Amino acid sequence: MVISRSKMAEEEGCRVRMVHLNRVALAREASLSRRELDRLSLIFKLLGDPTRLKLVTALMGGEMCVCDLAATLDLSESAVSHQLRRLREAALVRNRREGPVLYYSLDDDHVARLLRLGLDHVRE
Amino acid sequence: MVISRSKMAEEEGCRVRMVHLNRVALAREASLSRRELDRLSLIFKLLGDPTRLKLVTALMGGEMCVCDLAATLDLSESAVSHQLRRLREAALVRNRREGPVLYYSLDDDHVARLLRLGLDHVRE
DNA sequence: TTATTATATGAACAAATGTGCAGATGAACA
DNA sequence: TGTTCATCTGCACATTTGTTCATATAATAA
Repeated sequence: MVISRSKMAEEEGCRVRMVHLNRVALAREASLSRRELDRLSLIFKLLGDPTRLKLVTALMGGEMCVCDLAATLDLSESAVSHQLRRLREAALVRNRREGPVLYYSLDDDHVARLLRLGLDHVRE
Repeated sequence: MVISRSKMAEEEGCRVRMVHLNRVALAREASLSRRELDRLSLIFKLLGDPTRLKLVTALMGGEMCVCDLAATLDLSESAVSHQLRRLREAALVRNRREGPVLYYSLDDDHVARLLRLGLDHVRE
């Protein structure tokens, strides 16, 4: 099969090399909006850190307070609190106050489904 | 509801504070193996960068070569190549050579499913 | 062989990130 | 009120990370 030579196209003021112009146009049309890209990459990034991943997987078993999470992960309560805040800001977890203690849990079923799907992948 | 006071437990040589000992023990038993944790956090981390997320979503429409991906993302071919390598090392994408050009595609259906599930989440 | 095309790779550097520390906040209780 | 408990937050610093630049590799064509 013969491959067509690269073509040059006017692109944002400078010439860019492409092999398959229509494939590029298609990919561009199907590309995510800025907002979708930002939110989705943030979710994956938050789940992409071992500490935070341990946190959310611990929460798959039900709600837990900060100091129990710290004990479970063998990490300082400060570090746990920092990470829980980021997870909460992205709506991956939420908390519930009972007196002085805050119980954290997964915010959305989507999160648990993402984790289970990812686990299926690494376990097969 | 009264909350039991914190208890101290011998833990790896130092005393650690916990509120719910059985909940901690449960979370520890259900925790991921080192290998699972590493692989899963790597996958999420790789998907958690905007550039790589654009790459894999572009590939959801079918295989593409490096220079077309670079044109689609408006990024240098070198940067694209670096990221594709990381994605390939983690088996998220694979490539196929046809003469001098390498066509990249999603390696596994799990990847596309993770992306679709994540998209469902950010779009609702 | 030499030249060209498409992609890969190594080094370097700025930017982003995770954690510990110290102090602050808020709730319960004496 | 003052004290204790559970958690939060601002700062600092070491580590990690993504991109660029220059160069290298592999495949094809002349």
